[in-house]
Amino acid sequence: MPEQPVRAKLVDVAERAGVSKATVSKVLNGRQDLSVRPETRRRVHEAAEELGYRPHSGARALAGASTHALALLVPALANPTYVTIARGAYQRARELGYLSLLAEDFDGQEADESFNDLVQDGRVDGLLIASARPGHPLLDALSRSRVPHVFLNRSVAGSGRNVTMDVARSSITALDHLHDLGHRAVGHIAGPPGITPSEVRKEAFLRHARELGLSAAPVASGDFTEDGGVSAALELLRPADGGTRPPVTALYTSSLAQAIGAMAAVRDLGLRIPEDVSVVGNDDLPVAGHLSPPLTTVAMPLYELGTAAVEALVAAIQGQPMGDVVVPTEPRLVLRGSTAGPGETP
Amino acid sequence: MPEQPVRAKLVDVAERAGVSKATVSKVLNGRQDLSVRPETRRRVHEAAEELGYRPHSGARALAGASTHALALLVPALANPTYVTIARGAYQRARELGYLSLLAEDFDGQEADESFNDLVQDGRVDGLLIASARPGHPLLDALSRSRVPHVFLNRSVAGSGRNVTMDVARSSITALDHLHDLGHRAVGHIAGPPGITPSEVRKEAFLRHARELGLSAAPVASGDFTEDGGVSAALELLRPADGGTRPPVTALYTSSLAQAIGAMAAVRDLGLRIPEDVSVVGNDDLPVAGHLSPPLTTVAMPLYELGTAAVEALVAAIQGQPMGDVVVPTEPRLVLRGSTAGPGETP
DNA sequence: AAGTTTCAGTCAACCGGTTTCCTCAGACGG
DNA sequence: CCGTCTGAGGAAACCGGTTGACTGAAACTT
Repeated sequence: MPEQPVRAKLVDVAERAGVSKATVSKVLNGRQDLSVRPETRRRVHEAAEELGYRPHSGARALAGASTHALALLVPALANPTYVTIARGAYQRARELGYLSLLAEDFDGQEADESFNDLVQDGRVDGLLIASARPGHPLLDALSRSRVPHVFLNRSVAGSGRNVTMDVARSSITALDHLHDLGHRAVGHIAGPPGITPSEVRKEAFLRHARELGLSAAPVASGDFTEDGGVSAALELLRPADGGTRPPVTALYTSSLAQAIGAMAAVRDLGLRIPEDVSVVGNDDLPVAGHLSPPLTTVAMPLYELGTAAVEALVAAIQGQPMGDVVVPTEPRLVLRGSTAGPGETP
Repeated sequence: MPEQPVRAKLVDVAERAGVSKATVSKVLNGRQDLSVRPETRRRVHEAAEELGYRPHSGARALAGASTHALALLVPALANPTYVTIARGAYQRARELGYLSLLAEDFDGQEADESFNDLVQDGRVDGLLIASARPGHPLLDALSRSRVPHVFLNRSVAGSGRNVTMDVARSSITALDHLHDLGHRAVGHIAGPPGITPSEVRKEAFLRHARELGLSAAPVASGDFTEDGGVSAALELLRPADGGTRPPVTALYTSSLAQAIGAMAAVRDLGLRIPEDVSVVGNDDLPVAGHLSPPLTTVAMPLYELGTAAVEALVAAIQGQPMGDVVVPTEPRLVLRGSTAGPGETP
């Protein structure tokens, strides 16, 4: 006898607990504008539990309350960085009673679509946006509507809704490591211009290179991809006129994918890692440990970035004033085989 | 004067078109059980267009109609394979008027949570499940509820709802390639037992190895991860008692990550790729081209898998009978530097 | 003892669509 | 000329919650 598992409705719970719909709703939502006896409260929770009651999200949304859902917009799912962020966001959202949805925003092309599908159709209460570039079409749509949102990883100047990590510190950590090993000429592979973490890393790199008195600190930009790493690395490693050895002994990249590309480029030039060129990447993900040689990285607190962003967004949804947030966890150096002193065997 | 962009409602459209809510609803949903003059139909569409009308998803869902949303459950977002599938699913869903959401299902742990959040709360009309293992808790929940769903990439025997690729063919393609190069002893790194594509690839590998008359065709299993590839590779490459050379001259792996791990293991043993050991992986994703050496792969039609699964699911939601589906696109060999004849320099 | 608070919850109107059953006008048939 | 049928569209119930206004009883004041 396959029981038809009819969804329990609010009225069913009410009936079972011997109270009215209104009471059940208020009790379950923990509203404090209602006074109930502890005994009644208990009965309600019990009834809901026994019936396996779950409110219908559509009905809730319709009744003017919230959908209890958020959406995280990322520029590229294939980038595992965002996967880690998404996990953090999902978990924290759950703990706060929200569902975090994930949407890929193919560089603006689909931003409007996603925005419409999610926000306009009333499926989510707020957005976590990791894909905002200056001039991104989404920014318009956002300012036009009044949807709560935060920017993460990218920051939008003056928005007062940026959730970021201490990206500058990651450059300092990486550079200190290379300097300690004896490197005096280090190249930086930056991300595309206009993207906050990319710019900040570059500035911090240049500033700290001056502070350390490096003899050379050239920078080349490339996409946050393997290919971007390849071309930037080739640019940085090209010997000066008449020279035969590359002008730097180490490379520090803004993303993990760039580091992978850079390593490939180094090898293509017939150079060895780390004997001829050391490489340090950003973002510590499993693949870093399986490269050849294993890649030294700066581990960024990606998971925490996700959780912090959700906390900020939920606070905003609940009407609290927003401000920029910086994740307190510091970047941490993960030492592997891709770095050694110049000319040294590891 | 910042205009408050009040969401246009059904009744607004009705008013503007000079008809009733009911008519608008029927016209916009393209119901054929209603007869309207072309002229009226035009006016309705025009009014909706001008007001930028978008139905409130919650209200629709509540009124008994569909939510026009699907969810894709994947076991590991970090695996870029699923990203490609997800893109295919998203695009096709959009074309069919649906929104495809993405949820990670950490190997069953969160399956119930996701299921509840998405299905029980009435947020989606159906599920695309790429994470079903035998005994997966989700399978229970599915059979208890009556939610339309399809399985993709994994198949559940006898469900009649499996959407798959020609996985057996991928083994044949890879093996033919290695055989053509002159390899007579090839090892296969399979995925975990119990997972369909893993089993099918293994069976096809063994069968075709017999057909080709290979002298050795050992198999080792490992997770679909880099680590899984490492340990399986070490197992396959261990020289026989008293021997000094590995017993195989080529490795064929069930996933891309395994191939990356296998390559690392080969190098750790002091062997060269492809001179000493050739490696072929499955699933052609950008990273494959940036490994050292670039990895020869069998490109599986992942995007098409996503689109086909959505088509099947939407058909099911609309009440059409379901059946297993195999994506017609054949696996395709992508030749790169990780394969050569045994002992040959590429 | 009568009036005023406070407590503990209830009533009923909404939210924005969908759907079923009607109605009304004109065409058609006899 | 009257009844019926058909095409075109409308009225209202309903989906399952939420919410602010309201009520009845008990407790507290003066």
